[in-house]
Amino acid sequence: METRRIDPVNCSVARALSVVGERWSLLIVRETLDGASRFGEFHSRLGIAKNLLASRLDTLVTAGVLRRVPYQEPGDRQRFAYQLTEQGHALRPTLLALLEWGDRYLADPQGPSVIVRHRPDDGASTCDAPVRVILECAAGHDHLAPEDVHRTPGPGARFVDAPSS
Amino acid sequence: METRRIDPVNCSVARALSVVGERWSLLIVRETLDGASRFGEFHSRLGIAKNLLASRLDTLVTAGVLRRVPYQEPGDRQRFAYQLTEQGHALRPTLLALLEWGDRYLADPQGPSVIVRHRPDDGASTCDAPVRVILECAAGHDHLAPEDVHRTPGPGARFVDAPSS
DNA sequence: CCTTTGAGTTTAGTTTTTAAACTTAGCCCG
DNA sequence: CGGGCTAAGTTTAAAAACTAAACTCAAAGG
Repeated sequence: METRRIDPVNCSVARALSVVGERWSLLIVRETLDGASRFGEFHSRLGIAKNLLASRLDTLVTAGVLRRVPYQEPGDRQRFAYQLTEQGHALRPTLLALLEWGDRYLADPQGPSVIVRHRPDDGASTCDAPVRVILECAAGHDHLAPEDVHRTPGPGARFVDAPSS
Repeated sequence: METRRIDPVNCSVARALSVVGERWSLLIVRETLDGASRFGEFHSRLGIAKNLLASRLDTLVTAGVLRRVPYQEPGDRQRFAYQLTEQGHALRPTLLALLEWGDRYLADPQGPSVIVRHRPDDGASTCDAPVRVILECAAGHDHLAPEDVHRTPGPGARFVDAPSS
């Protein structure tokens, strides 16, 4: 007898990782959040090889995470900067989840090196409280424990046969 | 004149990625959430090369994400299975954030292949509502937009000098 | 004893990543 | 005009990571 499982290849996690699952992609995105936008900034901050950086930036632009925008410093020729798109900003929860995990389990003895705070870009709010990622269900339950969420097949699920073992 | 930035190398995101930032690590963790625990299950589900799988499992066990537990099928010798530790379960928000991102921007036309639902392990609850990752600050504001959170130096921050540009 | 089986290990070939040297395009200065 | 300067790449060669296939190993069963 056989049972059927969700095909592990047809999965948004796998597709997401095919874009941002390489060693440097998420670090490039993180640096844009700290103000980096130019080729040389990414290169010097991260220490990534230049050809690989060029290739990764291309990948991220093609995937829609970054946007390549021309800029011109006075007295210099036109160059290109790389900015987060809305799709790129949407990676922030992923980065914050990784940050929290790293802070909790791979902590620097001095404490976290970065604290993410609630601070609207308009500057109007004074709330500076630290921000966390939490799990919330559509019925309104929040702060769910990781063990209380389960993966179920969705409309796009493919199945593969597997020995019931 | 120079300005100072948070050292991008001394960062929990970078440390987290050094454990789970390789191509297969998060996929291995994901498979454990779908019930995989044995070497051959990871191998056949993911198609990862066996030597690399052995090496990744070692890395994840050493890092504390997986636990190696002996088991014995009747009429077979003792073997080892790999189970998530509490630290491994704590990666679930990261995986869910990636899943949501992939669903939103790299969607299968048929819809998501996986839906994560609120279902306590004790089976007592009937809540099956879909679960999402949201950002919440310590002051109680939730559903924060990605643009309204800012990275600030924490107690463990190191700084590097950078040209003010 | 001989075969089977799951869980690896070894080995050889391919791909990815690194590091360093090189190229390119425009501005500036003489 | 010509030569130097700079940021942003590209090229190249060597190192590291990954793949696939063959091999090993330890008990179990015939």
